This record gives sequence, structure tokens and C-alpha cells, in this order.
Amino acid sequence: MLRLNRQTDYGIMILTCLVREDDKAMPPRLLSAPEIATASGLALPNVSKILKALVRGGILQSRRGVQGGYQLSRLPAEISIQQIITALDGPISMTDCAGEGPEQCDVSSLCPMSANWKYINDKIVETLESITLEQMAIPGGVLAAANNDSDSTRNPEGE
Amino acid sequence: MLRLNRQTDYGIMILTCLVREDDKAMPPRLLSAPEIATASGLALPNVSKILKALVRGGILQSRRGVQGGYQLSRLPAEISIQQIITALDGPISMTDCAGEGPEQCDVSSLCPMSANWKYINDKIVETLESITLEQMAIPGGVLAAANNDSDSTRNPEGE
DNA sequence: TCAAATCAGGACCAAAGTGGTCCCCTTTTT
DNA sequence: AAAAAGGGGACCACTTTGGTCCTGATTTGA
Repeated sequence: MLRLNRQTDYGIMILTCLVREDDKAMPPRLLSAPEIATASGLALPNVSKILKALVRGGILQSRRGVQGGYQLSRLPAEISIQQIITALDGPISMTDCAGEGPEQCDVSSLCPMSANWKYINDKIVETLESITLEQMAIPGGVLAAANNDSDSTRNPEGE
Repeated sequence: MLRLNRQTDYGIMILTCLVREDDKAMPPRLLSAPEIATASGLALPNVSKILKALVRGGILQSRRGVQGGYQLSRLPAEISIQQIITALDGPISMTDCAGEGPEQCDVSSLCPMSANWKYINDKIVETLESITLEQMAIPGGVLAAANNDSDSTRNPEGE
């Protein structure tokens, strides 16, 4: 599976909603949690929980009180999917080996796969880092962006 | 986190053990579950469960009876990490959107992120498909292989 | 100054998933 | 026939996750 949890999925959905709402209302204003819940079609308590986590992770800014609400703390083009995942689900690490400490895996001698796992992990982080919220907010946006720099990644077989 | 489960982690560890044992005993012979458990340092019942799953997934071949055991069904260079993960943890799909059916996510209208998720998912599968068990079995093997074809992937910053 | 609106933090619980063990059956060799 | 293996699945304890709710802090505005 290798699936990210549902909170994270919802979080990205919520953020893409925010981007679209921002585009609509040109003097960009704060959106309250109930407004965001309505726009995204999710239940308020859950949306609220996710929004708070996104603030803690530095993705959103909030203001309390009457007329308060949430807004992106950076431009959508400067927020990567990787940052969102990290904010909601902690840092990406496919195995204990790939994590911070060198030898959590003390089963046999020293884990000979550690360096390999770290490389794989970095590769995936790199992929997720290259996808921006701006791309994610428009249908097919990621694919379109990938076609625009076909030299920095692999050419899709032909040519 | 985006972590693969422990069975999968163990599974890859077990397979790399198998590769190394195979290299030692030049007339390649079958290894029994207890032998593999000893070699890997894991508990027998758990190793046994994982080995069975790997057989079902087509990664290993088995033979029953006295002198029976397990062996790889292909060369280590022809087994990708992706195949192992799929065998032990099911097909990779980061979200419901990225999975098979088009619109599991029926929250608001039709999910505009679906195509984007599919692209990201493919990208990760591609990465995992490019890593072989042979590379994984030697320390630093993945990194070495990546340096050998620095045109097909990104150059690590400086030239 | 008080009330209303709004976010912050965390407690809480039910449901699902995971990790690990064990048992009984089948196959194969001697 | 007995012993040595793997096959399939049941089973349970534990952890994680998903989701809701409550209480407190902050801000605005009448």
C-alpha cells in the first residue's frame, strides 16, 4: 500500500480548496474553519483539527477573534507536497533504517541496507518536493509541469 | 511518515540474506525457514509467514518435504524492490485517488486531484521499480548503480 | 465592559490495522 | 511409516488512526 493517512489526504484537498477560493476573491481574505468545511465538503471538527496542524507546520497562518480565519503563509507555488505531508504526518521515512539514527535495526550485525534505504528515501522526498500546491490545485497540473521540463527528469520512452 | 510496514521491511532484509547465502554456497541449494531465520536473526514463525507471502507473490520458489526450502525464483538483478513491496503489502497507492477506481473520493464534485495523484504515484512506483534486489544486497549498492547512469536520472547538483 | 466569534490545545473513544504466534494439514524423502 | 519440511489460515494483543468534543485564549465590536 504505502499509503499516506487520511488526514494528510484531506489536508491537501483542503489546501487546494483554499487556493481556488483565494483566486476567486481577489482581495485575499481570511477564511474561517466553517467556510473551509463547507467549501471542501468535509465535517467541521475534522477540518478544524487539520487546519490547526497545518498552522503548527507553518503552512497556514491564522488569526483569532471575530473576522479571524486562515490563509496560506506562502504562495501556492512555494509550498511543496512534501512540506504538507511532513506537517501532517511527520517526516517521511520508509523504514527505521532510512530514519535519523544509524542503527535502529540491530537484528543481525550492522544493517547493510541502511545507506540504500536512505538513498531511496531521499529519492522519494525529492519527488514529493518537486510537486507544488499550485500544480496540485489544477486538474492535470502536475503532469503539465512535468512536460515543461522534460530534461530534468526522464523522457517518457519516445525520443 | 509514509512508512512501509514491518513485514515488508523484514521481507527485504530476508531476501538480501538469501542473496548473500546464495553467493556463498556455489551450488545454489534450498534454504529452509529455520536456516533463514537464523541467518537473518528474526523469529522463526514470523520469518515463515513472510516467506509464504513471498512465494505467493512469485518472488520465491519453495519445495516441500525433507530437504525442502526456499530459493529465489529469478536472478537478484531481475527482482525489483517494487515487486517485493507489492508482494508483501499490496500495490502501491498513496491515496484513494491514486488507486484503481476513478472517484472513490466523492466529497465535493469530482476530485480534481485524481490525475495528479496518479502521476505522483507512478513516479514513486518508477523509482522503486528501478532498484533491484541485487543492488540492495550490497551496502551502498543502490548509490553506486545510480552513479553509473547519471544521465537517466538527475545529476546530483554539481555536474 | 461584555458578548460573540473564532482559533488553540488536548482529551477521548471507537474502529481498524498491524505484528506476531500457533495449529493443523499436505507434501516429500528416507 | 515416520520425520522434515512448507501451506493456509485462525487468533489475539497491541498500536494506530479517524473522528468528535470540550475547555480555554484571543480578538472584535457594540
